[in-house]
Amino acid sequence: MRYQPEHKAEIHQKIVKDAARRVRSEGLSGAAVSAVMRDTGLTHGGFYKHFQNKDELLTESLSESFREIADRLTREAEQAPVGVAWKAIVKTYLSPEHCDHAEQGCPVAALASELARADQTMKGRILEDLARYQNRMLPFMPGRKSAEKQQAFFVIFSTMIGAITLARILPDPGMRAKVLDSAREFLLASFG
Amino acid sequence: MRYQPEHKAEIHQKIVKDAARRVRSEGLSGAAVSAVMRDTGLTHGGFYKHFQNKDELLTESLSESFREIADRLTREAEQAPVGVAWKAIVKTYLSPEHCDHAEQGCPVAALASELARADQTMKGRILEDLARYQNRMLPFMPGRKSAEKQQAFFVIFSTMIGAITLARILPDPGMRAKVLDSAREFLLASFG
DNA sequence: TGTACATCAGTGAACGCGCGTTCACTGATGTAC
DNA sequence: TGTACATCAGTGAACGCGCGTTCACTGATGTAC
Repeated sequence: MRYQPEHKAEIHQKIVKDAARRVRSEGLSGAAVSAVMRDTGLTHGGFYKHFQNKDELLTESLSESFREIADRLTREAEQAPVGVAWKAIVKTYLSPEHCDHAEQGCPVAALASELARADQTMKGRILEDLARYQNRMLPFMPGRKSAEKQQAFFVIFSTMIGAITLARILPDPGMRAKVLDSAREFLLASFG
Repeated sequence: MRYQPEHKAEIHQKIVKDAARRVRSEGLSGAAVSAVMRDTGLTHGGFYKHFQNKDELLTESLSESFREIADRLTREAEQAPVGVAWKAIVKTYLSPEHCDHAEQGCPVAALASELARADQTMKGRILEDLARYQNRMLPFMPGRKSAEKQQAFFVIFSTMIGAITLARILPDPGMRAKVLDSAREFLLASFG
């Protein structure tokens, strides 16, 4: 079968998006090539027409994940009144929806420990993505000087990442909510 | 070779401790049975004289990890003046030493995302360990009523876990220190 | 316009590798007589 | 006291399985003539 000229790029993008979901829900080593290709509706053999190897898929799907969460948080921040944009980010990040859907959420929270263990090459790509993520969030952070915003970014994201991580370990929705609520109230009350 | 009566229990404990280190540094699925046995100075075949299967080793080594970090934090807290014990916990947890040595540190920070994905049986054991960890930390938390202490525990540990997680992704020691310092200063300044 | 050939995304069997697990065996020491 | 046997932690070859990767093949469509 011959395909439209855009076809290959579209399928490539679909594989990346499917992988981005699966990687966040099952981990860097939990998402098998054959499973991702099945998600896309293809067989595993075709994979190598789109990627050199699995690492290439992983780096692309991580970039996609970072882009998705940054887009979502940016959208919420831009809809909020100026000056309290960071509060919209905190509310979105610490929402039960984000907690319950790791596969659509922030890759740092979803993959935390595995990102730290990635090999040097992948680590390099991850750091670029992380820097881009940070740069998109910084303008919304509380604080006057850029050093203040930077510090606020570290504190706010540390707390949010840890809270989501901790909440996701807990199976009881009540306890989950307690962790998320505690972190949210604390952050919103600080930086006042 | 015939061994002393205590021998088996001692070796069992040594395997668990070696596994606890390796699991924290390489992940739940990164720590191979043969590698752990090599750490202990044995070959992989003997493993099943000590454990039913790998899951049993994982749950035991997670318990060991939780115990180790709780012991360390408790020791620091008890040496601190009454009322500011929680500050000693924060300083210890957010120290460069803890950040740089995941293999000796808190398993929640080291394994975060993987713990959330553990299967039901293991999850049950993890939750027991986590509850025990929490109960040992609660007396040191700031706050008068127990609900306040509970909330402080969630906030403080969320922030600490997230900060260590984020810092461990960053390869540059300067950036690492910035994340840890920001989180430490923020926590110490709050709950004043 | 019709025919032969080229293209290339996708298929599915096959391979090697690492890992968890099994199992027949080892050999030092304790026990029975 | 000496001999035959039992015990059992530890050994290392072997097995099955899942996974990443390879490769000969397919077949629909475009192109050359």
